Amino acid sequence: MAKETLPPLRMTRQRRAVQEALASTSTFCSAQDLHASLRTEGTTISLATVYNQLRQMAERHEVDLIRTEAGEALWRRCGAGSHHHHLVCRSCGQVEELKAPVVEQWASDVARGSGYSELSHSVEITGICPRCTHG
Amino acid sequence: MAKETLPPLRMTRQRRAVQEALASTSTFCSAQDLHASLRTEGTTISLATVYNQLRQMAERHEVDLIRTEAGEALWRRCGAGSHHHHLVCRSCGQVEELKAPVVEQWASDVARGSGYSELSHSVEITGICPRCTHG
DNA sequence: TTACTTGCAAACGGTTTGCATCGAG
DNA sequence: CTCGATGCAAACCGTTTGCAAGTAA
Repeated sequence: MAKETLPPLRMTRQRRAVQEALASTSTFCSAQDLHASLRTEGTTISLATVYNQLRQMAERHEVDLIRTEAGEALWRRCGAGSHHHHLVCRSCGQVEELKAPVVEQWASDVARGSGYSELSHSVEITGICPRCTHG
Repeated sequence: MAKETLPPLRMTRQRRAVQEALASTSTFCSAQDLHASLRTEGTTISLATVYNQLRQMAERHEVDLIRTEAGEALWRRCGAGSHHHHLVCRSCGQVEELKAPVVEQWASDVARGSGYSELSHSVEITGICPRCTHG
């Protein structure tokens, strides 16, 4: 398996700001939201740079990427290096990471039975979290 | 549960063409691809109309909608009215519908344990199909 | 005849890029 | 000093919309 070589990264003020913003929350947010909140808290950074950073971090698997129904990209720091899935609140964006050995087992059964190669799977559960339901 | 009332539809030449194109293939394709192949086979139809039809059909659950990694929407006729998931070839777009009672069970366990309401889930497996692997 | 549908082109919204400038190493 | 990173604005690209003309019912 060819391992892709990624170019070195320079630690800029902007890069650090994006990392800290992502580290400080556990919810998925869009590049635009992230940009807006960075500006609000006084960081000067361009939208293009936010996108650049997120793309780089995604390549390095430092962030998770999901897509809204509308096709918008949402990012979130990757909780663990390990494989997991998400339970996302459609109302507030709160996320819980899920371990699902049963699903992994099923996916690998499908892999074995299908003749497909290079399989990967994505599993997302969305709903309305208790707080939003009762709020 | 409020049931949405959908307006009546008129059967136009263009609508029939889209339906037939979708009926004739089992692979996911983009609105643009669909438009291109309709034009190629001589049907005069605008891209806007293709999008309109696909949106209406999606509202009526007559087509499945998935998103590529790039955020592009892909549609496919809905095999059964029943709930199912997909095994999609990343190379040729060929699709197999999967039944996964184990996964349904897991999802409903998560639902019960999480306190979330209105849960829905999506499960997609992607890979390279045997033909593309050996081709 | 009525009002839904079409088709064009323009608008839209998220994302990417070209390029001059900045700044980490 | 060098070369990657930044920021602006313009480009991109998939998708939606406004509106005049067409057409199913």
